[in-house]
Amino acid sequence: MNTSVKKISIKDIAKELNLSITTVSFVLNGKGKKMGISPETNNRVHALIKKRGFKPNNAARVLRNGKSKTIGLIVEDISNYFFGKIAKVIEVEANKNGYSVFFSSTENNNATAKKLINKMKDSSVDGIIITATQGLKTEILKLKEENIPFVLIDRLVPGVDADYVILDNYIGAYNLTKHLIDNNYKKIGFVTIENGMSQMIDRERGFVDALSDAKIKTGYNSILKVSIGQSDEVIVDRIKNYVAENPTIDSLFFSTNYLGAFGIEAIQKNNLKIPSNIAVVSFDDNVFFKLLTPSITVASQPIKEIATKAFQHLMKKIENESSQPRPYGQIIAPDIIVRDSSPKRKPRGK
Amino acid sequence: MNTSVKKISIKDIAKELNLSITTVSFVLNGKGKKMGISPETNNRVHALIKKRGFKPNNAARVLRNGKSKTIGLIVEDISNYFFGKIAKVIEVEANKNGYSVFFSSTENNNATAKKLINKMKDSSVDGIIITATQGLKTEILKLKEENIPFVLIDRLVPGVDADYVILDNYIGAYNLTKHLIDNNYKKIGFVTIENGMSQMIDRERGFVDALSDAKIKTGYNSILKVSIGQSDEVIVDRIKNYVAENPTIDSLFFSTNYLGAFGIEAIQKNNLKIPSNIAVVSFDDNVFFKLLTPSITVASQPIKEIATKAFQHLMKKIENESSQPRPYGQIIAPDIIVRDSSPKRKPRGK
DNA sequence: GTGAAAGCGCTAACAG
DNA sequence: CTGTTAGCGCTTTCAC
Repeated sequence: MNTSVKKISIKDIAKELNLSITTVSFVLNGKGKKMGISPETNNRVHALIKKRGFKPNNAARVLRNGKSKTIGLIVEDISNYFFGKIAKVIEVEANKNGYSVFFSSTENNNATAKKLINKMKDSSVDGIIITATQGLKTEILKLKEENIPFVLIDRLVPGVDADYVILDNYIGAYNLTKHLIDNNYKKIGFVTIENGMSQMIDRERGFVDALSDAKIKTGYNSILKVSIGQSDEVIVDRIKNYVAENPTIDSLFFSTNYLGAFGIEAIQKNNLKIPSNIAVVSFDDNVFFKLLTPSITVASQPIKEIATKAFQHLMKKIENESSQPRPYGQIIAPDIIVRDSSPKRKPRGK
Repeated sequence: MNTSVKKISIKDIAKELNLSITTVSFVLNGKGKKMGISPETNNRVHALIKKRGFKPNNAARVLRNGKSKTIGLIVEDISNYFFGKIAKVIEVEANKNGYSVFFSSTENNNATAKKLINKMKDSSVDGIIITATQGLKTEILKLKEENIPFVLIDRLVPGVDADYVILDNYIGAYNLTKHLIDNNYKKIGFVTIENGMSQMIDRERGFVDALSDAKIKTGYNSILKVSIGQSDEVIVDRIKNYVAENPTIDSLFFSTNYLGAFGIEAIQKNNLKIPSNIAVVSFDDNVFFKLLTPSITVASQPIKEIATKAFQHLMKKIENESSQPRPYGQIIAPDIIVRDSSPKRKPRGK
């Protein structure tokens, strides 16, 4: 009745060659030598497999082996420059190692993130690389309990000892702020997002500490927190108003590249010029930051390093199965790339 | 010996409740009513499942059902703005429908693309959304033969009748060129990539036809083809030299957003100003094109529409299993977004 | 209403 | 060197 091509299985191969299923299976898994299969048999099997285009059924393998050769990647937003690059590097590394990758974006939404983690577990991934959201503590602890290999990237989960690869956000923000101060910008506005992800908190601390180390007192509203999840226009507007309401500000530090993009738009809408009216620096680079006029000074994340380290560590966990005694952590220092948006300027009196 | 939590299975649930596996399975799949399971039993099962945190083993389900509730997404480069957005939309749609998505980037490399398609098949995805590379004809035909649901996006595969959702590249390029002509740019340079993907060919045709319809004769080298896969610097250099060698050119049409980015850098390196020395338009929008000074005129792809249509059609194919008699095709018209990089100018003599 | 049992395709322990 | 076979966890037909 069904005219579709019948799916060919290991059984068919065995039958056609008058061999046992075992033999074929051994050959299939490269255990021919070890199990003492004659080279001739080996070749015959390989030949027929090729001829028939036989592919072992993955689901059966997974069911049998408990390993899916698949990892999950949970990022904040795959369409964002930073996470897109991260995904790319991980994909390449994974393929090199014979792994496939599932991906998903949390949109920084907690409920979504929880759902995604569960979905990853359901799909029996061998391990997960996670960009956490706030309040994911329970899920992360559960992962540890269930002995599912995972590593956190970009941000930690407060109160949980887990393996991670993150940026040294504190140092990055500190240095970027210091760069502004050294170039005689003393009235810096720090624009960040509202919810307290660990990396955002660290950046804010870096900013605050750099100011206080330089003995700069802010006599203005030096930090603007916008909540994302609103429309782009609303965010641009918030920044625009902030700038308008704090005319003494001589420079703006955006804690994220997309905030930087919004901020630049806001500044343009205020008819202000960068850097003559207001200097700009941003955390996270972006291909376009160097093309803008002026080009934008940034703290750039060594994406390749972060992604590679995270993946390699995940592999180790998956392959060793041994959970090491103490969590593994990598804190990677960002590079400050000075561009035209924050030139040295003459010191001015107040 | 093994202290790890023993994975709980449907059997355990059945035993603990003194029910048969069948009953539990029915409840699990929402077939309680249909199979006449008493509401009470139903509730007891649900309660225990929740209590024990039981999740049906996915691999077993896949093996049994032949459906994995997983689709594959093959794009050119996940870290590229356009494909990142496409991926995002598809991910969201897929999740809505209870599907997960595997992704992979081809880098526009044929061998990679072939490998990826095979890997997708191995992982028993239910369907694939594919950004083809050149010379993928054999693989695509094989997919048709094997009755694996798939839909092509962004570009066709010459010589293959397959379902697709693509942009009307011809019209987009035609209109973008016409926009330049109407604003009195008559010496237009078209910068594109070398290999003949269908969408690039169509864009080039659109450009050429718009010129010839306007009776414009090019007395210069009007088309530059760069091959990607080289380093960024080399590409920028090629464009830089092209501009330098063709000083009569008054405007540049980039066939892709990343070429646009490279091109802008090249123009800057030539110390030329946009648009006073040279106007610029680009195919494919990008968040930053509107932030650049000047902002860049583009033919913008309705990404959401493309991705959604492709996904929905794939779903239909997966769920109906019926291969329709004739291939499904959607050609979507791009929007021309006029910005500052191509203002109207006074007609000039030669 | 519920249960027994076959079988999806594969691996590997065990037996020759 | 090769074959037999149990079983991974689930769905579903058929029987009671």
